[in-house]
Amino acid sequence: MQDLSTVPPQLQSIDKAIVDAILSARIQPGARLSENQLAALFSVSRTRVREAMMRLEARCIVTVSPRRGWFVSEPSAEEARHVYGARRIIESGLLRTMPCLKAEDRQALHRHLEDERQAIAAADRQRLTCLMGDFHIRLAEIAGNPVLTEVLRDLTARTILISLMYQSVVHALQSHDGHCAIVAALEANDPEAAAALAIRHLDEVEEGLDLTRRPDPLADLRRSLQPDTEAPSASPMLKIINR
Amino acid sequence: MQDLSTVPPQLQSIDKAIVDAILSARIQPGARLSENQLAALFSVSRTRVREAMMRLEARCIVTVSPRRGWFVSEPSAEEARHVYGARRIIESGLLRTMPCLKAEDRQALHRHLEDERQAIAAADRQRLTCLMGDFHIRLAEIAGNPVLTEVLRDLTARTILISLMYQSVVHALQSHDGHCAIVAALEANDPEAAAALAIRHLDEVEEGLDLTRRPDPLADLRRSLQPDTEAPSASPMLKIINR
DNA sequence: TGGACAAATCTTGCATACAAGACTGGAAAG
DNA sequence: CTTTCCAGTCTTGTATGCAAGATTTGTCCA
Repeated sequence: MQDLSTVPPQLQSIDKAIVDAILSARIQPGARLSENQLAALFSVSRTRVREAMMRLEARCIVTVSPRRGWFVSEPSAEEARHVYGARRIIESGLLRTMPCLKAEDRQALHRHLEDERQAIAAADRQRLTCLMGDFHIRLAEIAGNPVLTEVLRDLTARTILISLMYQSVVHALQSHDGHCAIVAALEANDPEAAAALAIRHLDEVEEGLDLTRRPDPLADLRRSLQPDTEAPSASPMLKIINR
Repeated sequence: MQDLSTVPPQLQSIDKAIVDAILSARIQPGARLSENQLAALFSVSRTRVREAMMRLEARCIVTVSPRRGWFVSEPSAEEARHVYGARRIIESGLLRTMPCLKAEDRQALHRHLEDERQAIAAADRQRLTCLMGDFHIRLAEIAGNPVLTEVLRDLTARTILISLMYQSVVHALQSHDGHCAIVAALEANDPEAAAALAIRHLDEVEEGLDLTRRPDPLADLRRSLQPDTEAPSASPMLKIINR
């Protein structure tokens, strides 16, 4: 099991902890989610863990292999395409019908873009992953439709899993530029352009995937055995900022 | 508890049985879903019933009132607006990007429209409700994105609950005409028109709602005490076919 | 007659126990 | 040395038991 131990105390719901761990890429697709370990970690019985798993399963975030265990979903290449297709439709539709940006929304978006810049500068990979997904959720929130926001939240989680599976390097600057362009279009009060930019942005991200890549069943082991080039003090983010 | 006893034997999963009951309007919003009764009905323990409830709760189809019980969701007026808003975005987006209709798809759609006509003629209300929702799910299936299909399936279930709460009469013919128009536009290979028609269709349905209506807490009792004007041999469908 | 209180009964919340399939490791046989 | 098999151990699947809050109903008192 991966790094779930950094979650706040057991006040957090189990669902949220797991989704958060995915949204910030602290947990990999295919990671095992042992009922016993989660139960111990949250100081509850397996019953509640299972209930959380059932909810997450309904959201396509975890899957169960009968009598073998629960695992963080590993979206197939086909599923990946469908997720991006769904996001294109939903996000472009949201932006197209987006009302005029309120002052506070504009402020919040700018603050978010600034956060992205800082995370890129600080080479804080987890935070960056989190922010990159959160941007789209924020847009949905501003659009003011909680139903679609909820849908997008799940799709974002799945997107992150997809990225982790099929994307060798994160083109953070490219994504950041895309976000900036969308915000600019919104501020120019041109929702049609914003929608088009969102589609292009998602296209770019999808094109950055290598959907022919077979998932590596040894990935876990490989990671564990490698001397930690992932140390935070090193400069692994050079790759990430690479565009 | 309402009419869930007509479900096929316990081979059916509990989730599916409940969703089916909603999709065909055999069960009302706000209906109580007793764990014990469901457990007895499906000859399983409460554990499995609870797991099904957890999954359905994640899909916003049932809600739990702590230590009071599980109930079929009663979407608020605000939620209703958001659901229709979400459907407008998703369905119009789907139609706009819909590929050219294959022969078998065209055939299937025509068969569906014919089914609608028959259900209207036979005044089969349950079947009609089912078909009306199913039309949109079929479109999504033809569009070929299972992710969005799944989302729409849940939204359709919620739409039916909304209709049952806020719609006094079902304008079946109007809806049927809308469906026909959408199919015609698709056959004319005009996805843009199909998308526009879908938006208008959903607008019409939403406008047919009375979102100011307060839910009647005595509805159940009222229904039970009234001498059955709802008898199948009577002609209640005259109201339904009313446009 | 009306209202307040309390016991009885219902509901879910949660933990636990046990069953059964899947995996692992080692021993035995070829 | 390789392969096969089997026991041990781990996993989830499911049922059950008990606790605690919510509701109902009956009773008593004013």
